[in-house]
Amino acid sequence: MSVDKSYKDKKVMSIGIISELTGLSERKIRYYEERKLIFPERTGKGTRKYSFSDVERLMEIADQIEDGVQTYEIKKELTKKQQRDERNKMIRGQINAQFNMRN
Amino acid sequence: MSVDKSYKDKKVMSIGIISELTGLSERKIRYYEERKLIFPERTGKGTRKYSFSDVERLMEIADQIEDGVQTYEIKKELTKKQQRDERNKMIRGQINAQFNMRN
DNA sequence: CGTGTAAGGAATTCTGACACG
DNA sequence: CGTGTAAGGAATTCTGACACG
Repeated sequence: MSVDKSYKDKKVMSIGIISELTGLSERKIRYYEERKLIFPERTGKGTRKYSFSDVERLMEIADQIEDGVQTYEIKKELTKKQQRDERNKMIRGQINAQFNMRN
Repeated sequence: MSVDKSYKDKKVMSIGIISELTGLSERKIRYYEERKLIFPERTGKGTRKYSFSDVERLMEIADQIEDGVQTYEIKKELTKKQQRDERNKMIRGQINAQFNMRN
């Protein structure tokens, strides 16, 4: 049931390419992670790995920063979004439970 | 008219992740390039960049090698395929030319 | 032929810190 | 607060070569 992740979400790029792809400095990229706006994975020895989704996410963040939005605000929005997703996930779980009981 | 390239064909991964993703040693990956079976791009200072398509291509190559096919044979097949593609491209070009003349 | 490995150098990435406004 | 930069170390990648079967 939806497992793939496919290419878009695979964390495979190092910070250098991400910097190139987004036009953001590595400093900025690392800082947005520090502020919990983005979540790269790490290789065994600690180098960051990003996905194409992360690239898109970074562009959004950059746009907001440019509009004067503070990282704190961006983070708040993100948290809200995650809570919505969390609720939806629970509801879906319950619907599935109902459905399975019928069989 | 078909420009995107999207994620699958973007050359963004370094050889380390490619090795991880394919299970092939870096030595093998570089060797297959030497034999002209795969074509990574290069960054300004020379490090190789691969796409997800390259990952798939490498898996195919690995399968053939495992079946005892020599790189020379694999290369021959690739060349044939490229010539077919080339012919098709030309034919399509001529059809378009015809079409445009009518307007 | 296909692949491993040691070698030396160059480029990359990481963290913590100081700086500025 | 958001970002630049110099600092030192660790990990990555590159090439050309020798080795083996």
